[in-house]
Amino acid sequence: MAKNPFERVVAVEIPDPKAEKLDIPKKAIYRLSIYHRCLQKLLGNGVDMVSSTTLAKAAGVKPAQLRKDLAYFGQFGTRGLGYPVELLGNTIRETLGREHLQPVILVGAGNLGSALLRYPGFEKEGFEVVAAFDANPEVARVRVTTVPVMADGELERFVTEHPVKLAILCVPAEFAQSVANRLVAAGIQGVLNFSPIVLEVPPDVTVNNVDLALELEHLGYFIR
Amino acid sequence: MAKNPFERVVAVEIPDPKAEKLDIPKKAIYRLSIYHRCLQKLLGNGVDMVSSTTLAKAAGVKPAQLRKDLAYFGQFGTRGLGYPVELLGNTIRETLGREHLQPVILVGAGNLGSALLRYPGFEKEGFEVVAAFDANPEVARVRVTTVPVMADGELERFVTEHPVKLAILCVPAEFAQSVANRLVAAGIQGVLNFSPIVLEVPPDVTVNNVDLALELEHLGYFIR
DNA sequence: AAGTGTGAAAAGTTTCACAGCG
DNA sequence: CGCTGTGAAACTTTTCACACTT
Repeated sequence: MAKNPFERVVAVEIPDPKAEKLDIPKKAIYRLSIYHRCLQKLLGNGVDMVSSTTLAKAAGVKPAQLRKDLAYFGQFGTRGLGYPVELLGNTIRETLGREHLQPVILVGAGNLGSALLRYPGFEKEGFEVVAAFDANPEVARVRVTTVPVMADGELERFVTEHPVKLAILCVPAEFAQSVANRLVAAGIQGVLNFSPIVLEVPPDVTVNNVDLALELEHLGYFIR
Repeated sequence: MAKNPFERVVAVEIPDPKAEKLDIPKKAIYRLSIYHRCLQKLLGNGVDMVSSTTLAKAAGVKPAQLRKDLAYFGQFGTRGLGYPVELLGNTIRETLGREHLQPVILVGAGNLGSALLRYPGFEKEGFEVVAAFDANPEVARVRVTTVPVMADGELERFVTEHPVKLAILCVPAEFAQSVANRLVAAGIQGVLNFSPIVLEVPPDVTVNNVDLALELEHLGYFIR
């Protein structure tokens, strides 16, 4: 396994920048995104007040959990009435740092990467893939037309010159760690990693893994 | 049937007499797949004994957790020596129900679906996508050549006539629930769902959600 | 009457620390 | 001695139940 240049940094107890947020369960943050989605739908249907019971059912959680989750961030409901759909939606959007369109880059415009570039769900949730990078930009450009595809080597310059903090990483597993190192060095703060390996990054960088084969394997355990 | 979409495993909760599996933490089962992958790699390198410390580092967990995870299934190690790489790998493979190639179908061979059909990771982990289904099979066939693409309507017949228990669901959100209902009715027991909605299924069917936009949103919370 | 906000209990998961085996 | 296996402690997250507000 690749040797990690940042490994020893963790030893000292440094003031963690994400510390103020840390008493909120991580899973609650995931659920916040779901609540937001449900609220948008309700808003589209002209609903302007919703109870924890109704919203929880739409989100697939229990009412008490919904209330507790919202309580981590403040008090938004009116007793006897419920939550104001629009206001609550806005508050969640703000909490998730999604008031504005968030730029993202994608590295590795191969099979999966180019499909993700065409995936409409990212834009729908407020993200904009502003550039893609590939070792073979000419080849990749054939399948990707929506986003500029640049040579892998331009990655550092682009990240330094643009205000982008998030990257989607879809390169083959053997290159994932070294590309991740470069992304981090260039200033990327969050990586959505599709490679089936454990990425080593400094503690101030967040990695979120989507391991497709793993998810399928996991199902295998539960079927008879 | 209120269920939490973030429990990646929407698992069986009925009092099942022959369910010895149920006191194993769900997260441990995920980790089992990771351990398996690491063991395969070690095996390829000719290693035949590995300590919990070494394997845990490779898998990105703490040694004590690895030992506890393995202990849920039995005793595989030798004190003073470690774990036998090949034997442990085989045992995990069996536990995950992956001794044999597992057939899978994919429904919705659009943008994301067709990329997944070309994704090599599934086969590498012992799954075989045996057929794909789409509302527009002719259109889909243009981009999919590796797997037979059939008309959506043939789904039921195929599932009934073949021993397939797992399905990958990549249809647009508005059709996801109805397709899921048909899959369940036809006898599918596990669904890997890529639609950003909460699927309702009977308790003996397992759903595993991969919500791409959600994963990106989650990162958004942690960056400054 | 309806429905939130929340302390306290329960459930679930991880980590510790060390006894015990090869 | 080195390293597993594990009970108990620590920690995290969910669920309950009800006081309290509109």
